Amino acid sequence: MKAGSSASGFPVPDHDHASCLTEVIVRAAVAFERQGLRLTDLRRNVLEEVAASHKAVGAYEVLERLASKGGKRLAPISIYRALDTLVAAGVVHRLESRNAFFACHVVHGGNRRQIVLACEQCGAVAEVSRPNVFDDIQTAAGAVGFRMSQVLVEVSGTCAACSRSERPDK
Amino acid sequence: MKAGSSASGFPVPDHDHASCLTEVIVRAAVAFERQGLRLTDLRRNVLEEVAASHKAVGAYEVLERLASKGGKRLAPISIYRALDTLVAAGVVHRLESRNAFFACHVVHGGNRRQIVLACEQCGAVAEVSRPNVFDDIQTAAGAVGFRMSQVLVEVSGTCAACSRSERPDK
DNA sequence: ACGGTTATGTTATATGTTTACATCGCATCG
DNA sequence: CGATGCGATGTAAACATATAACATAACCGT
Repeated sequence: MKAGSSASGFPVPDHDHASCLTEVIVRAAVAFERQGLRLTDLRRNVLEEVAASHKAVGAYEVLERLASKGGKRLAPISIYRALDTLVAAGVVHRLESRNAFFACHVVHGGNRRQIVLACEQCGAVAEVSRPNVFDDIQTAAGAVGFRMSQVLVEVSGTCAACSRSERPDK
Repeated sequence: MKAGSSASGFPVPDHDHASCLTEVIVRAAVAFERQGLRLTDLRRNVLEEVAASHKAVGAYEVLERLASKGGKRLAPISIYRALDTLVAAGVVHRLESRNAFFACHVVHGGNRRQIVLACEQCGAVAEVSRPNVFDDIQTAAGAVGFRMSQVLVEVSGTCAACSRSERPDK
């Protein structure tokens, strides 16, 4: 297993985020290329801010961080446009339950079928795969004649790391 | 089966909404009673607007509709407070993926474990039960040491009625 | 260099949500 | 009866999230 990866989807304690970030950018470059999109400076900057942590960040938070770095302050719409493109390219996802965005660290095929776990304590977000769940949802929808175009499975709770630090015993 | 009900969760074509609405109000009265809450005029008015259709409506839409009826325009916070209470009582749910609210037409126990289906065409929302899905999600979360507190399963797509009217053949 | 397409800038506004504090109605206690 | 307490609502303002409309600039193939 490479440094920075984790079977749980959450970063491991010693996790090498620099290489992790690099991987995200590379995957983005590939995805943009394949879809005939341009990975511009703005888009890369936004992606870097989103991927700076494994947490979900709001659009305005990205805005603030870029402003405090780049000096010039962008308009919200610029951030949203960049985010839209990143989401369309599949390298960033939106955490609907929090109106926030997080970088994708897994490779999915055409349609995304991942359970999203979001820690209420530390804000970390991870995606885990569980095809059955999506098959069952598909079946349940189909049973009432509903044609599914997009599914959202978001779980709020406490990640393993936060559970441990809450209760340092054991 | 009673008038107004449907196995699919979506209203049937001939669906008697008046009695459907009455049922919602009655369930609300019971739920409020049981929880020691007061079903005030404001709360009932808001509930009636939300339950006026089987669609998800935004807080401001409720505000507008009440304003065009009652004459006096309420402050947004009043709507939100009423909605909060209705959500807490379990008679209204929030559709996270659209920042909107919809009336509940099923009876759930303590914790809500329902798949929410939202039609992109007509805006109708339905809840369907599929306990396996939630058990599997729980398992998947547990497998990576994640303690789950809340799950969200929202499906976007096209409901049966809209599918039929799209393609009138067959 | 030209012309179409894509990306970004600029300004303004729509939509969604909350904070803080004042007031009111009502039940209960003394 | 008046005081007290509490839940509900009113009022004003701010904060947070998201998009519309239109102008300009960068890029790309020819």
